[in-house]
Amino acid sequence: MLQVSQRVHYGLRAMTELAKAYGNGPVSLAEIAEAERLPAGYLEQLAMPLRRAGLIEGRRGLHGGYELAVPPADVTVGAVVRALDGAVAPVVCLTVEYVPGSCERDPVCLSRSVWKRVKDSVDRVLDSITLAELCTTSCAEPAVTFIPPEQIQRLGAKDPCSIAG
Amino acid sequence: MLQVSQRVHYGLRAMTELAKAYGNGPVSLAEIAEAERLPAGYLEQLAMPLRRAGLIEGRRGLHGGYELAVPPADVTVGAVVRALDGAVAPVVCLTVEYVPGSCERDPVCLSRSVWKRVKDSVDRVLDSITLAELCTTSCAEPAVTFIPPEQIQRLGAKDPCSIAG
DNA sequence: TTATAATCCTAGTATCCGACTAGGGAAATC
DNA sequence: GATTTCCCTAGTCGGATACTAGGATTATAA
Repeated sequence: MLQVSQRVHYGLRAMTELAKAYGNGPVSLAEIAEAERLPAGYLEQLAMPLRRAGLIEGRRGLHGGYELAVPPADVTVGAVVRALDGAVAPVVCLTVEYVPGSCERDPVCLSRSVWKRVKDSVDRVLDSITLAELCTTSCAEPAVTFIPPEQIQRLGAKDPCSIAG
Repeated sequence: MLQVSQRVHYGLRAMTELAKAYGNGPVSLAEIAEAERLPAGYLEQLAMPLRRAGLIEGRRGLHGGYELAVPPADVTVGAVVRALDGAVAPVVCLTVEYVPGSCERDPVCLSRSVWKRVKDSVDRVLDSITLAELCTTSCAEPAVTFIPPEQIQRLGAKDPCSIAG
């Protein structure tokens, strides 16, 4: 449960690439797509909201591309995911659009506080991590020691880097 | 982002009804559906996994229904949502099925630690809340002071108690 | 000035999944 | 034995997600 969208997953990966390249001039979407094995066309759609949120800047023409609009240390993961998928909101009564009281169950709702606490908890985590931090602490907890090749082969079809099933 | 499924949302609401009625004999799905305004047929599907997880017990026949298998204080929200939608896993490489290293990006993945921290954070919250606690602290933070009727009317079509848009 | 490489923007599509509905047993009560 | 409930399987339908396609715009470079 609580799967993250490909949109956010891809978008964050793309942003880490830009963070790694920060200061070395723009990186093209094609390069990012190649490095992170992302569909280039789809990636293009993710660039737009990120740009409009002021997180990245685009340079057109040859040797153009994207670069972070601010240093990696000033970009939180929370800002990235909010730009792509909006604010964390497990239920609609925790969105900004929600007009308080419009849900008839509001006065007797026992579950709302649960999702509020979940939201606050997630927000705290996401807003406490910057792209700079991600790039330095990179492989603090690698998930693997040794992988039998046949085991890898067996997984074949399904991309293990996609969202959770 | 990070919306909760109707399945979990409905299921938790149903469980709070059972928690409230704990000790007073079984409650029928029809009663729960009525109280929480849930589709009865769908609710039936949620009862199965909850029963198989050992959280509720069913009594057939007239005056039958469901009741909690254990006291509300012993049922965490985490157990409820896991029974319905599985463990919290923002990305597949954080599921139990994932065989470590099967993702080629594993050794260089910068984003994995983010979702790991999110998962841990959410788990901690969900496992720290019991149904008993929900029933007592119920309306600690009501979302409403006064609602103009016309404002309620205007929302009409869309159920504000559903998952986030 | 022409070609090329890149961002920028809109629209369409298609597959999958979530949220149901339908229908029919099996058991318990009255 | 009639009713009420749980129990279980299967099917359906709409909408969203994850793309693809196609083009316009801008900058570089030969």
